[in-house]
Amino acid sequence: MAGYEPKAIEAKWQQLWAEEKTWEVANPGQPGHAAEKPKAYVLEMLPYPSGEPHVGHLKCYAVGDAIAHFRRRHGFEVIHPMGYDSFGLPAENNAIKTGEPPRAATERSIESFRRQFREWGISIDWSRELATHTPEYYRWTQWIFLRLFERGLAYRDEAPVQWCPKDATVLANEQVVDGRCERCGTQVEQRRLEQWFFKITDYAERLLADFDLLESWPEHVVTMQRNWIGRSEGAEVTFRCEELDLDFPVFTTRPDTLFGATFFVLAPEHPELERLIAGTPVEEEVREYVNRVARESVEDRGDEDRPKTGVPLGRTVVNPVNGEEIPMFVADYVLMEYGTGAIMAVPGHDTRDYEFARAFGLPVKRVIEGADEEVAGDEEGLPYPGDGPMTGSGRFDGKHNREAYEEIVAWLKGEGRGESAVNYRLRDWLVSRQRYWGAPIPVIYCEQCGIVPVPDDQLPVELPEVDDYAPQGRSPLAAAEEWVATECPRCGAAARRETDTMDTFVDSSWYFIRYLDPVNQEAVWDRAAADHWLPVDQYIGGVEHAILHLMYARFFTKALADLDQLSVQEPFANLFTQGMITRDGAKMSKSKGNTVSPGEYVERYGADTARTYVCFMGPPERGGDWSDEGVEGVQRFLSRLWRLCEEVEAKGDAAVDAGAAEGEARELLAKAHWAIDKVSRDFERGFQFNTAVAAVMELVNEAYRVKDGIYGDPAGLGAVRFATATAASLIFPFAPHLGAEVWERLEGRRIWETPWPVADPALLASDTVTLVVQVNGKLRDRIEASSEAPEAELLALARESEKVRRHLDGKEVVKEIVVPGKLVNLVAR
RNA sequence: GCCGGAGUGGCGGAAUUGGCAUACGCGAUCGGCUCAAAAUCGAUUGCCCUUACGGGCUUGUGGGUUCGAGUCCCACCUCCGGCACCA
Repeated sequence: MAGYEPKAIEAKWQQLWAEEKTWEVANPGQPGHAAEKPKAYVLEMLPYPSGEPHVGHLKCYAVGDAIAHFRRRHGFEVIHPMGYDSFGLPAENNAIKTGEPPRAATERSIESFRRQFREWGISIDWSRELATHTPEYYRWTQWIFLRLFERGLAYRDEAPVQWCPKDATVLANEQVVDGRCERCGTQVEQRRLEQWFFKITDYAERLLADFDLLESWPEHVVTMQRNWIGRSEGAEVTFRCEELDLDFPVFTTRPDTLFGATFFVLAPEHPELERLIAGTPVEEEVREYVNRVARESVEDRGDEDRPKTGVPLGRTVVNPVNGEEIPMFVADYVLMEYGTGAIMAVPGHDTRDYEFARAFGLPVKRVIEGADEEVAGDEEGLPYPGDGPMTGSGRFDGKHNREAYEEIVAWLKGEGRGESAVNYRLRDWLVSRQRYWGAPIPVIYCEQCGIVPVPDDQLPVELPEVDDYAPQGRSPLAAAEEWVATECPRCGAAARRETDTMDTFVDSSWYFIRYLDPVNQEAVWDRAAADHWLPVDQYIGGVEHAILHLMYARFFTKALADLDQLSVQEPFANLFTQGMITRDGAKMSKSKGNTVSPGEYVERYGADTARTYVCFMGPPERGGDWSDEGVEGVQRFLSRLWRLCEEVEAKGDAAVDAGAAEGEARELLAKAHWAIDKVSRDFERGFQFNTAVAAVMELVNEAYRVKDGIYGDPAGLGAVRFATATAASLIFPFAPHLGAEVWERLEGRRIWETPWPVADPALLASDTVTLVVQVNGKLRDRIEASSEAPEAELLALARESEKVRRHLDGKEVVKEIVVPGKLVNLVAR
């Protein structure tokens, strides 16, 4: 008998699936569309094609493919597409280092991914394949940009960016390591430059509210997004600088502490700062301070443990609740990006304001009674961030601060000095990159007309070829002079193209919709196709995308729905995040040399083994440690199933006859039905694939245990045959080639066209149960009992047990607990 | 600091509603087959005491609820992830 040869089996089925285009599905209205079936959109995050696939990819697509197969066999028309997130920095950095154009390296990598996906046997609808770096795709990325621009959701504004003075270039955040340029090690500066933004902050409220529309997302992902959006309720209160006739609004979550404000602080970037200091004695000192802050790295400035610094401005503002004049300061602990860039400082009830007050010898005033042991900085128990009755707050004294809160806001509103307000931590999405390998931003700058969008019929704005990819303080595209020079679409005058490209997160914010109509030349997608397939029923990917990618895609979906291009508000109804695979407990990285190449393992053990192993090594949502011995264990299991199939096949045909099966034959049938039930429930209960695979292993083990004793009996052979075919059917989502092969040999049919099995309740139930007998909660005996036995009979059985008697000797049973079908507990004294 | 998640054999991990702790796999030990090895088949394998029969202990730590706790409650410790001067 030939042994298990995965290579031959896998090649056979991969060829058949490719030739028959088995996994392709048609849109409504197209030939071959299965209108009678419910749809299921199963999607894994598209890979970024850089080099070869790694084990993280293998795990993601193995998990997603298992789900796709499971749904297909439950009668769903499953759309399961694949593509490549093929713009991005690594390809460009590689180009700078080696001179190889990004396109060449990217396309070579795509070829490698495509080949390996086929070798892994992933059930992909290849007719829908796309890559975001192709003009056919980014034409529509640009089209969406223009629609957002028309709506005011894409805008240009000045923003601080990371600037390397030596390389004279803007750096992406991830290129700044410990405040220094990744390439030359120079200290990075902040500069203000004109940048493109998407107005995601307009959607902050909906991005929060619509978590309710999701079916099933991991709780921690929702929490992470909630924190990222960072909604705070409070009030905007206006403080007035009488000398200069200037109003300074501040945002505060604690209007109840207004009476405790003893000073006032502006961010160093505050636009009114210049007016406040012009011609005053502190002018020089403040400028120096502001410049010093501007040179600081973001990390340093964000460090909470650093001593507070700042400069007094020699000006005052009036506290609207009590008319007190309080001094103004500039300090870097106040951020321009949040709220209004100015704060009222309440050192008695805020730790940061307290630290500043101590450093500058400013008064600390208590306005709420109470003490916080944890943070108390002085003998009076201040600063105190908690709640309590108010004091030193005029007519609000004695009132609980939470009650006074609304009253104070209402009073301010009446005075025209404030109102309730909501603030978000979320900032607008900065999408422009001074980089080559991305989708060009489709706008033109005209002296006369200003910013002019490229007309739709001139899309795509194709990426020009350049020789030098290294940024020189501007986008590498700026060097393509012939490309940059164009004419204004509005007035025809000479004009220049935008040379920035888009963040690659823009490309990946809508790819899942383009899959639904990937070759459409006339429109971004056919509305009927999008309406049919969306939302994605099951999205699978790494938890590292919990915030950015998933939130950007949610934002795009909402914006596109507002543009009347979509009918859904949320793109991904169910989300599954897989955990990271480690090696020897450490994150895999090329520099550590501990990477696992899936290609090697597929070559050595076969795709079925590699796929089943990543599903078996632990709960898929958690991480797991790769072990070569573990891979071999799975290989052994699949070989055992294979040899069982060959043995059974050689013994000839025999029908399953549950009625005729007795003894071990019946037990084996029961085990098979138990496995069907177990695997089905593991799928439904959140993809617990490790225990699902374990259940199939148990079934195969049981078949090995009993087979030689029951082959002689036709019903026995039938039972072994059924167990083997069932094991193949259940392992198919994880090991599709072996599953298909064994099923074909035993059943003569295609497993993926065979409905998922259903466990027979009659075989799940057993006539007898093992009764656990405890004395005082401790296990003393196990007794076989009829599963229908009444409580009294179970009790009698328990008391008869010799082992139980020994422990009851000389004691009185004061309580008897019976859980029918499970256990008896005798409480003795 | 804030918000999540997790602590179970030598290792990865299992335990559905509060009811047999350690399924399944790895590793290890022993045995069958073999001249031998590999492959394979089978047995044993939480810890401690005991020749044995048997007994005791055990799910990060300490307490609690309960006939009964890995599971529920309280306090604490450790590790991992996210956010972090966000007013």
